[in-house]
Amino acid sequence: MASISRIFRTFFSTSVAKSPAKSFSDDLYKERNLKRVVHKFKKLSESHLFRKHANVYGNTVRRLASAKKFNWIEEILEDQKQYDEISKEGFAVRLISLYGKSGMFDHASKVFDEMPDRKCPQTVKSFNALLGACVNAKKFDKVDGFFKDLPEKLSVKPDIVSYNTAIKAFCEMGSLDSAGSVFDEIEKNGLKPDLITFNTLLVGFYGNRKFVDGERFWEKMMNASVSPDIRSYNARLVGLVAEKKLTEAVELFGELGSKGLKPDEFSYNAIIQGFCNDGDLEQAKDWYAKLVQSDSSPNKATFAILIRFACKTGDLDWAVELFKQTFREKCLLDPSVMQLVIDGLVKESRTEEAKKLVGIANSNKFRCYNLIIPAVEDE
DNA sequence: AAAGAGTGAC
Repeated sequence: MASISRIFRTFFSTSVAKSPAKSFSDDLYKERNLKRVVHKFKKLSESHLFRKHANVYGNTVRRLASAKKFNWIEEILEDQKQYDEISKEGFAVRLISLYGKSGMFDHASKVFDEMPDRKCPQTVKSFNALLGACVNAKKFDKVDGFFKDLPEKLSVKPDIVSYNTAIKAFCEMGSLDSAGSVFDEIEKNGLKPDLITFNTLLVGFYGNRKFVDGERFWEKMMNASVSPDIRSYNARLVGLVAEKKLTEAVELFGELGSKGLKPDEFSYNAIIQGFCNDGDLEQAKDWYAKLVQSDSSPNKATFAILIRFACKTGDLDWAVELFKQTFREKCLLDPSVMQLVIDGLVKESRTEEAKKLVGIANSNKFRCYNLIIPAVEDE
């Protein structure tokens, strides 16, 4: 009797205690019905062990957000406010951040505003979480005001994360000069720009046809002894390609290895984009083949660029190949890009092939493409 | 337990 209960206890405690995160999440992730996910999440939240698993929160909220079930996100996150942890800054930060990523800025802002009522300290972490929520929820114009008013009001000193977030907001707004001014404020306030500071600025400038400014910040990065990583180089590749300096871009790509960096799919995409801009089908195909053989895999941007280009140049056989490949790679594209292939086939009277592709696209369970066979026009 | 940098359009 005693031994049986001991065996039972041992079995039970090891199976549960070994990986509580996994057992919690298994149950939740296997559930297909989102309404029941919400119910289970709230039930699980009663356990303080569950409430420690930030990643389960993130995954569940992301799932609900992609299904546009914002009322259910509200339901599970507001439900969290009944627990003691809401008085800990880390927990409030988590809610602010989750609301921000879901695009629910007002909810994020409310959690922040309620913190003092809950005797919850507001440090630079929650200040940054609020700024981050502005960026993620695309309320870029609010960042400037918060940055000017809140530090004094809360007596917090912005740190490098605060500055980086403000820079990101200005870049997203297209206010690149303001982003540059924020950069100048960093050193004036006794802080040092870091890799993220520079990468944010490089993407902002190089990516928005401001090549000269991009180069200016590249120099500043060197002078600050911040070593560029693959993201920095990718931003520069994009800049070179936009400047139609494709030869230089290819050259730079070739130098990556000697700098101890490995090109990733973003590096390849930059070069592929360059050759597509040039209308060079052979090179575009060649670089796609190189990407496939590399340690990286084509992503949705690769396919979007190449399918458009293949349809435009009339290489429908390749377009069909790429179309099929998106499913093997589980890449979900904008339906309008997929439709280009169908339209192209129909125009060439390859209707049977078009129907087959529509069948493939509309029967996959990851995304409803709703592609259609267009009526044939007489011209 | 806790904040920050990744894409696409002639």
